[in-house]
Amino acid sequence: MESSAASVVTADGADAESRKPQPSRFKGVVPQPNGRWGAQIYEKHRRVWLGTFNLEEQAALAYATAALRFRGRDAAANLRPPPPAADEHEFNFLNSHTKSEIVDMLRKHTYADELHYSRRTISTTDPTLDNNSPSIAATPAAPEHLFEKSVTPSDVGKLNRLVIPKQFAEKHFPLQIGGAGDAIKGVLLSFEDRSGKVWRFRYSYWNSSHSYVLTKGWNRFVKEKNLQAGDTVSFRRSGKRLYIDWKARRRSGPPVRTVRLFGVDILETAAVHGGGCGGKRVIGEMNGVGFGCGKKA
DNA sequence: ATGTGTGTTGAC
DNA sequence: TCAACACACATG
Repeated sequence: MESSAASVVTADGADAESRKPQPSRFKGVVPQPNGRWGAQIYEKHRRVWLGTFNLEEQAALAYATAALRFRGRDAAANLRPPPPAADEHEFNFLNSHTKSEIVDMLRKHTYADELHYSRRTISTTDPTLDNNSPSIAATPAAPEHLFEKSVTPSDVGKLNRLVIPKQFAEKHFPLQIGGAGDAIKGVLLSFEDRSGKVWRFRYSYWNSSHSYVLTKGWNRFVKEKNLQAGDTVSFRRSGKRLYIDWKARRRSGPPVRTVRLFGVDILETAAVHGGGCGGKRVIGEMNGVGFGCGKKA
């Protein structure tokens, strides 16, 4: 359907993959050659790259979040259109992390999840590391809950990995860091599921993305349980035994979460049913727990 | 092969 | 401080 003579007759830029990027109406948002959107913020004459995003609004939200952390509440509130109001907890969350960490989350699209988890973890005195419970060793009784995660599209997608939020990874699944800092050897973790089946996952740290991940073996779990985005996986421990469980998201009824970016509602999960796990493209994914621990200056 | 995000420049 | 533009370099 190309116009015969005139090249691109986009009166309003209706073509999605036009070679010619259109400037964004959002501050800090720059078009990418492939039709996606980048976000960037400046600090001390230096550009800080905030990542690339499918949707312009996502990039805008990333910038707004960064602005909140870098420049404070007022600066962020003065954006047009005004970004979704951040509550007290979010301010807390932002200020309890370094700029670098926030940028890491934004670039990896994990900010929303990290914030989400932090809400559930408010001053939760985790008993796992507390005291030396003498009875555990001899009492296989009830495994204690470690943490759970609502899996993201990426977690059940082709990447074949589950990102473990940093706070949980470091608290419950400590890894040995290579002496040089580069070589971090992964470990093999075994988990028992509801039916008694044992699953072995390779657990390691991805330096490139600053993420703790379950890799090898994870995709088999996803397939067997037919895990879909929005479903929940939970981890328990009893002594040295590890357990994994999962729970499907409610099929009917309200979605797990609707992320509203400015005027745009974005569903975090695609309603895929029928056993297919091949989601094509998930729009607006502000998910993907992960977390960066890249704390630099 | 594709896409990221850095280098760079010139406006505001 | 900011974004437009080009493309070196990651990434798969």
